[in-house]
Amino acid sequence: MLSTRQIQILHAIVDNYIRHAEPVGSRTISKREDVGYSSATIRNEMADLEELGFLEQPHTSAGRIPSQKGYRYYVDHLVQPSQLTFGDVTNIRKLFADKYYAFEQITQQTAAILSGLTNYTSIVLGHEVIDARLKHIQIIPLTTDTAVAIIVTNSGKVQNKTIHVPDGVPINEIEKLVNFLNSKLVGIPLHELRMQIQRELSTELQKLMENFQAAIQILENTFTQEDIEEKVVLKGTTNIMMQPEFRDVEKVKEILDFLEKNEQLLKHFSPVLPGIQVRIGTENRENAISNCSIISATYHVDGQPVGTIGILGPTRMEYGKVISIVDFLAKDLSRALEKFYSNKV
Amino acid sequence: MLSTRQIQILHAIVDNYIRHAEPVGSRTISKREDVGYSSATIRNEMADLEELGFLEQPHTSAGRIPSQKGYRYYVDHLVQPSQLTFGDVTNIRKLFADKYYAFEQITQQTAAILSGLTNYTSIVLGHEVIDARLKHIQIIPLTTDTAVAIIVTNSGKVQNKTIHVPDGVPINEIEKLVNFLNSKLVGIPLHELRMQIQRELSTELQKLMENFQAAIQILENTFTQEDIEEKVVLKGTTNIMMQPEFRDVEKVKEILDFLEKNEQLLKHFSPVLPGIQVRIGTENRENAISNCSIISATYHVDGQPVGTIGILGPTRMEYGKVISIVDFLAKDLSRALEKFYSNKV
DNA sequence: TTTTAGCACTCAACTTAATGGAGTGCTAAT
DNA sequence: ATTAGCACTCCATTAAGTTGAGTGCTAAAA
Repeated sequence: MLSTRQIQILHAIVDNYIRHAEPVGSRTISKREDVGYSSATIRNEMADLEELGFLEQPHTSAGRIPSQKGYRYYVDHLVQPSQLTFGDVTNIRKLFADKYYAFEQITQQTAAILSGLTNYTSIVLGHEVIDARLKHIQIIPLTTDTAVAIIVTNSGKVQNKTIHVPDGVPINEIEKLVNFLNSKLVGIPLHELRMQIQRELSTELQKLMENFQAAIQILENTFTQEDIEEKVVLKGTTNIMMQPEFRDVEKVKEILDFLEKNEQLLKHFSPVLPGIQVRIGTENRENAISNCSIISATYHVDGQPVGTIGILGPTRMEYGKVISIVDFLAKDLSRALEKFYSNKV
Repeated sequence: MLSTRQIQILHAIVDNYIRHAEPVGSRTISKREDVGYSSATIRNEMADLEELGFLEQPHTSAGRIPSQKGYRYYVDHLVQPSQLTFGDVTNIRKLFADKYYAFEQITQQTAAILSGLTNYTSIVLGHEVIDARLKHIQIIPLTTDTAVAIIVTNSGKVQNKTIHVPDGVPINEIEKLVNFLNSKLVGIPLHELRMQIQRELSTELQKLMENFQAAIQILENTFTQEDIEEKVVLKGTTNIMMQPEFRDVEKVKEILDFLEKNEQLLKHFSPVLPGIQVRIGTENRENAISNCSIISATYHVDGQPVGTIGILGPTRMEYGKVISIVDFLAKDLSRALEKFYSNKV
């Protein structure tokens, strides 16, 4: 479709704009060593590229900037992942060397180093629960009508919730319930817990317990979906303000507000696709970040995707650098978790 | 010290500046119904007030704005807490009506309504552990060398940590340890746990267990102070951007960066003083928020302060309104928690 | 002695005009 | 097919002028 020369020029323009954040003129391109054409020739090609939708002009007498389509072409065909520096690699390796972190510390640290290396906003979504299985369940009475339910998974995650105990359920009934649950439910994937309880256990439970209805209600309250939902870790949210195109408080506020209600973020990452994902501008289907790009990758344990790490930055992002960092970090994080969860020393 | 008229004028200037965010001129004051003096008289008084340090002048031909000292005088002597609207009160009451929230939900909700009502940034510091006592402790082995330690307090808070089990400690030793701990430590205030273990239990433990040294190490790891530290909830962090004096991205970034590393916040609230605290500008001893004020109050359970709620906004803050909201909310939150934790229905 | 009218002065903010320069599109020559 | 050349456009910057809100000071009035 595009001629070799057009590709070369598009490449040069995008690179230059990413670097300097200013519209690129024909003379700038012409002066580059690797381009042997006069500015007039470049101008003609630029006009064509604009007509094809790869470039835009802020105003008539300005240079060109890449359009969203231009960035997309750049990401799909032109960008080459940059080599991480030796320093970066050792920093990351050092981070994952210690195997005694709690899981939450790992996500925090990962987010921190991710935003530190890129100077953009980092996003780390914790464990998807796809493969987490029940290790232990415990219900601890607090008062006559409240209790804490605690669920421990095989990956060491602990979730807890304060629940209401209906009137007239004595403590020994609760103990019975817990013992029963532990004997029957250990090893079940978390997301099947609720169904399992409803489908298979209710008849058995009914035999076992006197006030069956109340017990079921406790369980229902305990395993509502929202509690199984994962945490979002953000670091470097203010980094976007260092970008010249975000000198405007209004634009920044929109983005930060979007990040603050982070349930929204989850849905943007919900289709867990393999490999590096790059979503540019309006591809994010979210007005607040229509001038931003998101680069993300999933991390794995046992070949199963268990979470996502990603970067939010301006569409004028250093794609090459960020892609390699996200890729590298996702893989190293997977390796670290693999070790973290393995039974071996 | 100040004459009645000076006080009246200072009051008028601060009120006006808080409302309109613009330097206040002598004519503006003179035109107010409740002031019967000409602009020239006001001017003379304003010059005196400036000399005394209560007012400042951005430049020679501008009106006056309150200095930090001016705000301090205003807060100490002039401001009158404004009445909450009926709507605000019902909103708050509705929020606390439901008694089955988990504690973390309550803090989240409180922060949300606090920033919603004020349009500033809200800060809610969770439970201080002063009066939290151990209700239950549990150590659940995950693999051969890791386990999850779970601590439940009498207030229903659950803390957990993945810990490393030293080589050669068999499972039944751990079970022994847990049983022993539960029998000995329940009812101890959390912040004394560590000391208690070191001081009184070690001899008994030694008798009980074979590899005593390893067990102690597990406990040491489990009860490090940082894990007992409290969570910080922030809402409406971007609200500061709606203030005209914070149109500048640089200033905003400084503040948000300060908020992002929220360990710092804790230390600003550490002296738990009774009543409403107002810290203006540099009184916060923190460069990043030297143009901000913090209004805070502690909330209580059983007369014990257990946490803090507060508001961060510009020094040009609606003190009257915010003080009443913070005060009201702290008291209502205390009441709600009292109910939440009480044994009665 | 206190208050105020009056006036000269200051200074930021806004308006307008002029200038420079980076960049374009088009055409004609190579 | 390429490029030199030129007229044109439009933003950015600077300079100068204008406005107006507000001050400080002084002298007159209360």
